[in-house]
Amino acid sequence: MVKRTSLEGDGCPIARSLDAIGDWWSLLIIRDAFFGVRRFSAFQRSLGLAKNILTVRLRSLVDRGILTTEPAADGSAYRDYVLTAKGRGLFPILVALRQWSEEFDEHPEEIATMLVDRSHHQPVRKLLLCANDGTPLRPEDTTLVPR
Amino acid sequence: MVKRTSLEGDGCPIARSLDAIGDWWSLLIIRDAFFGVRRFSAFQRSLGLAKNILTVRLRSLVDRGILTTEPAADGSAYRDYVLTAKGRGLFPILVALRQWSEEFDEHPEEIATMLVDRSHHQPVRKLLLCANDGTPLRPEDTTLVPR
DNA sequence: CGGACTGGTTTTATAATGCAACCACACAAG
DNA sequence: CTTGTGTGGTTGCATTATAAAACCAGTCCG
Repeated sequence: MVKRTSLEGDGCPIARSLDAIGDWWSLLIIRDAFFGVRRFSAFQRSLGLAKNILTVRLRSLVDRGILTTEPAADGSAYRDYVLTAKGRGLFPILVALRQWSEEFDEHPEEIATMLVDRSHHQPVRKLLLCANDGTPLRPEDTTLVPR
Repeated sequence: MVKRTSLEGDGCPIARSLDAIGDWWSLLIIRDAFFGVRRFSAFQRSLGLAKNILTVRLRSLVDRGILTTEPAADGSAYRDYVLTAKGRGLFPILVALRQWSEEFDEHPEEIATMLVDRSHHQPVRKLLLCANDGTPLRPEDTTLVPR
């Protein structure tokens, strides 16, 4: 079998996440879903990916419980793709990707948008890793232990 | 040209991040690098990926300034791959992926490890998105604005 | 009813990935 | 110095994933 190796059985939770959303398009679909995109054709227009690929990706995300389909909000006979609770749980990952780009991108002037809090229109804070007692942690201050 | 579409020119910082690290292996390589893996053969053993793929991925990560090579720590004539500051900046993304899996995975009992703070051996806190004034924010409490 | 839109499927072409074989250099033992 | 093993790749080939375009049935809009 010479197939893209699946990470499903791996004990590492990072690998398990990537197995679900680690492909080229899934996180962009989810990003658009957070932005309010719900319809097949809207995803396709926004992302510019081939329709067959979008079909496969949406099906995979639905199968994994990240998206779900529901009757279209506009009353038509079509269906909408909307985020489940599990899908909405991906928000910190999107924020972390955004903040990394904002901090380290070679061409930050090309970044077009900023994430702000809706009520004050102020930029959000950087995600901060903290210990149980609230003190900030650097990567070196952490370690992995068996569960 | 029928080639995997690049996200490089996109104005969305999420797309820009994914362009750098959004492939099947890069984040796993980086995860191992945080865990202390430094040598080509060690990455290959740990990840079980083909050597030609590893060659390409490491080169890409070095080109993008996420890894760098330096003389081997053990004094041999070989070279080590180590994270740059930009690479270490990816830690929140790894943590977010880990926490998503911990919270939503279908089979949490298969998750083998826990991230703890080194001094107290207590699990780290969940990454929390906050407004500028420190109040926690849900996804719906945020919005995107032009820069 | 006619035409456009929606949400796909199918077909075909190219690129990415995986595997195995190969290879030059480093290094250690004898 | 010679033989054997480990390192860090490269090359060739097979298979899979992705992309573009054509096609199609059902839906909605006037």
